[in-house]
Amino acid sequence: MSTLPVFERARIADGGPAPLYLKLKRLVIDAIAQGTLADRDAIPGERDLARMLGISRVTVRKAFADLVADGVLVQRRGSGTFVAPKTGRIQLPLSRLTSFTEDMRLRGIETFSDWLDRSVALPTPEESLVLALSPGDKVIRLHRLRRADGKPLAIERSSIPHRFLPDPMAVETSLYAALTERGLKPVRALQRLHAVALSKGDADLLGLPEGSPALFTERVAYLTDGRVIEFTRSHYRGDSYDFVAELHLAAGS
Amino acid sequence: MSTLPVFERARIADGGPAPLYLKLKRLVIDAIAQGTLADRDAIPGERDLARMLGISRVTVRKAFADLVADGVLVQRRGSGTFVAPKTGRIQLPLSRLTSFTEDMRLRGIETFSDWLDRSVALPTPEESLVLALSPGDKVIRLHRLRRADGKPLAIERSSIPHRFLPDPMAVETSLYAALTERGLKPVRALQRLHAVALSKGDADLLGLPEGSPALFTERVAYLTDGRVIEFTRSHYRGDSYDFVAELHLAAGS
DNA sequence: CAGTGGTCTAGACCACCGA
DNA sequence: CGGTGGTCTAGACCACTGG
Repeated sequence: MSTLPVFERARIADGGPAPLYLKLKRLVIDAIAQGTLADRDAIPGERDLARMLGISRVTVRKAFADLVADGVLVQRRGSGTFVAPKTGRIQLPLSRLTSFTEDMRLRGIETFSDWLDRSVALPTPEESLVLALSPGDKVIRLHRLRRADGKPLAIERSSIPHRFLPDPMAVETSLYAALTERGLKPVRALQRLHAVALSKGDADLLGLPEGSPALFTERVAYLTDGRVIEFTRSHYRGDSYDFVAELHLAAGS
Repeated sequence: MSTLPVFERARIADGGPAPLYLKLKRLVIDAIAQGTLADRDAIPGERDLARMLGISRVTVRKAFADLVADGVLVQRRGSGTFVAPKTGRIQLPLSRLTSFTEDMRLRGIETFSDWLDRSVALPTPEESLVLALSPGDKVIRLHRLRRADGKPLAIERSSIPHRFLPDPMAVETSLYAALTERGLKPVRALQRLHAVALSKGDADLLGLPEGSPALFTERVAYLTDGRVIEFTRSHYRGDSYDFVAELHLAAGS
């Protein structure tokens, strides 16, 4: 077994207080991102790694279990642990769902936004709950009508805790760009989606008859520390928008 | 702490050779399916449970970790472990490739199928294209009405190359089970979904008015060697289904 | 405050794989 | 055969939640 500077004791001992298995996960992900570890590369055995890093094997296994669940590593009993081969497309962390902007840009379609609301407001009970607001906290509302080729495609209603983004007018086109400038990058999100019939008001905005089918999505985005940064509800025209997802076989069960 | 016959030592000691944490998972899932455990019910503490079952706390935690990942349980630090509340809609994971039947069972929902079509047929041009069929190849059609609690939930139309599954009658309840028996396990799939208004025929099958909103999905599943094994189009009732996705943002961008 | 889940340790035995 | 991952144990300390 070689020294493998990637997995030196120091790389995990310092760096502030954080669970060891999370530090190890980050170590592996960064090494892959930087090319130090390539596709199908072998990772040292769990016992070796534990010894090298000065932690217990159980902790190594916990980190590896997460990384396998995320599709970053693959494990073969009796053989070893390896960097998962890429399936053709970029998929650094994993399971990505294409977003409005990305998807449209991919198709070479230029998109525009009309602001329906861009204000500071008192939160609704739902916003308070989802954004984990304290009493008295305010929210920023960013409601937009998304258009492409002059045709309305979607209504997007985002709420952000006021303390994260004091001025709603700071958001010009991309909410995520505005957040990133402030060092508030969402790293994880949960999205729920289902089909609904459009209300009269939303149907008018999208230029459709009342009751037309639409894809309704609710997304909650989180920062690295687990705080909720964004709550967005969107209505996509059923006839104009496709969501695409890549599914992987569940590893554990 | 009460005795809770659900979690008696005997329930996990016998029952053949299998990992203890898998036995415990099954125990919890079955209890929810049978109504012994209901929504939001508290599960005994990890230490209590370990003592009651005569296993270690780490093993209990491993089982619980899986169940939390599957959305069956929720855990709150300092508070306890609880049966995940049902959200009114059935939640389907968008990033994991799962069997409908198994996924519903995991949530304690018993499902039934009415066959609409189960035959060998000549492929449509679309089927030929998607399944990469050679001229003369036939397909198996498996069209089903999915029901739960007597209520129609979804229409599912699967096409499988005839050479993979000679006899359509071999599929009793789970298509994936039938495929797996033949060593044909899908490992990856691409799924497209959008909102549609139901046609008269489909609306009738689902017991809804014509034009009701539904989630339409098209899924193409692949074997490890990249061959297409399955092409499935489904219509899910808009009022009964949530698709849930966990999104990760690329580290670089 | 007592009880909870979250993390971590240092062992152990097993089934499997490849040389 | 030795090395691998897969499972399991019996402890321990921490941060958090609730009454």
